[in-house]
Amino acid sequence: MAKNENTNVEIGAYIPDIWMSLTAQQKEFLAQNYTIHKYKKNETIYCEGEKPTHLICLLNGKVKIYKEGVGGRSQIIRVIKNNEYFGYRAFFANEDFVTAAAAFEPCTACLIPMTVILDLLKENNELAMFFIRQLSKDLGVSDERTVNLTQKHIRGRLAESLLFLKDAYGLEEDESTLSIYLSREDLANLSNMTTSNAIRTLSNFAAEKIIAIDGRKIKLIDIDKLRKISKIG
Amino acid sequence: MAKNENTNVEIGAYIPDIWMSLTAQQKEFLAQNYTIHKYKKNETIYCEGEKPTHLICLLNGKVKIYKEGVGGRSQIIRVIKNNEYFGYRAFFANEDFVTAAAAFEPCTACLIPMTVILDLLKENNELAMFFIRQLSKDLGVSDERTVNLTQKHIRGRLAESLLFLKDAYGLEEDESTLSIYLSREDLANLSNMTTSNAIRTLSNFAAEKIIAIDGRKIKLIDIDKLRKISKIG
DNA sequence: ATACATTTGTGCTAAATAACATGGTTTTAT
DNA sequence: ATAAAACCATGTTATTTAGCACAAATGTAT
Repeated sequence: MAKNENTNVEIGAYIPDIWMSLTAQQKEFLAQNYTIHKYKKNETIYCEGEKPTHLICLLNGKVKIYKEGVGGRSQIIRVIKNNEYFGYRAFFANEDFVTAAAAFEPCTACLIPMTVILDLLKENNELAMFFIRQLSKDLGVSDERTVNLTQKHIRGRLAESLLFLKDAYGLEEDESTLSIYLSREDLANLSNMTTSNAIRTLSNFAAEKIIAIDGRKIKLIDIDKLRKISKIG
Repeated sequence: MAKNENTNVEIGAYIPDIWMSLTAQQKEFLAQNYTIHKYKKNETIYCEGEKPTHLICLLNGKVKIYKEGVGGRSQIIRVIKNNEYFGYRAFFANEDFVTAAAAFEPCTACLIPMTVILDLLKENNELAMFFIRQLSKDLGVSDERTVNLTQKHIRGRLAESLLFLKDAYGLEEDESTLSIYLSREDLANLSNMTTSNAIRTLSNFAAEKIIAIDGRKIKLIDIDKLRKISKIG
């Protein structure tokens, strides 16, 4: 945990959404109170049931927010990419974490104590609006996801997930390969199905030339078809 | 739509959470800008795709927030009771409504233009914190619900819904009858199952003496058992 | 390099749930 | 009061999906 090795300019580049809204004095305050943390691949960042203490801004890497469900099955609730924030919801709701977070790949994150954020919120409305906007967007996504996961059939759910990953992490330079390589199990946990069914359905999509698979590398060939499958469920 | 027929004292009693945080001047501003609206039983309050314009505070009655899913099936996302607020998420996220709202029973609501709320938010941090807290709680509930609806089996989902309704609307004077009378279809839409299965499972619960049913009136007899069924899924 | 663990792929079976059909009951509208 | 509509109940069948078993491939540690 390296504290304050960075200049304010660097911090500002790391967390622009929050930094922008602050006064010079507030920036100084924040600069005295953040820490940088690194997480290894697959490392747990926080667990269900723990007390939330920090706002976490992901500087680098990819993170999954998930929930352990019935019978050890886990459900990926949302994913985080660089320059996105997480870990704060439970604190604001005055709850323990109801989800867990883990690193898909090696990550660097900036941690800010929630008490510091609370202090800043008292005097900075623009920052408050940032959180209101963010929570509102996340709630919309969560509501959307509830219906998608419950009402669509397997093919629809998997198609949905592939498009979801494309939106979240984008594509590689070839404009068609997903920029994230997930295990079949993670893909299943994202799509609310068993690993077997994720594998099977993925193979079917490949056989239908909707995608191409090479190990964990997934190439989206016919995105319109994916949208159609996702839409009809 | 009756505008400003009420004194400020009455308004304060209607919407205490927001009113409390305001200065005298802000109260005056709000008093000039709210309207009271009545909705009939089953009347739609807003539809998916419409533009959000007002913060709605339910003064009286019960409301469902739902989403039309695949093949005409609808999913109840959350429910609102008196003194709760809704209709604002989409505005803050700068989206059209992704859900619809309708009255379970006759309702009275206080509508405040979101532009007015935005103005108040600029100068009132306590109000901003109110929305942050509210959205954070709702997001937690939504995440919880996603897993419950996707991973639990029919009995677990229905048990969950009955407990959910108890938490949301409470019980009648007898301390065991749910204070809301839903159609089997609404109950099914709340629990992510077909109407037939809601009816069947409800009958099973009654046969097992976990609940008693008299038309739409549902008496929770063995709440511990319901909790257990909900927990094991 | 070799053994060991993890992940991926495939087929089969069983369980859960939706879909459909039909009839009775209650509510609503005229 | 009566007809029509909506709702509730139950049985049967079909579909979807989970669960399991096992083999092949890949990754990992010594």
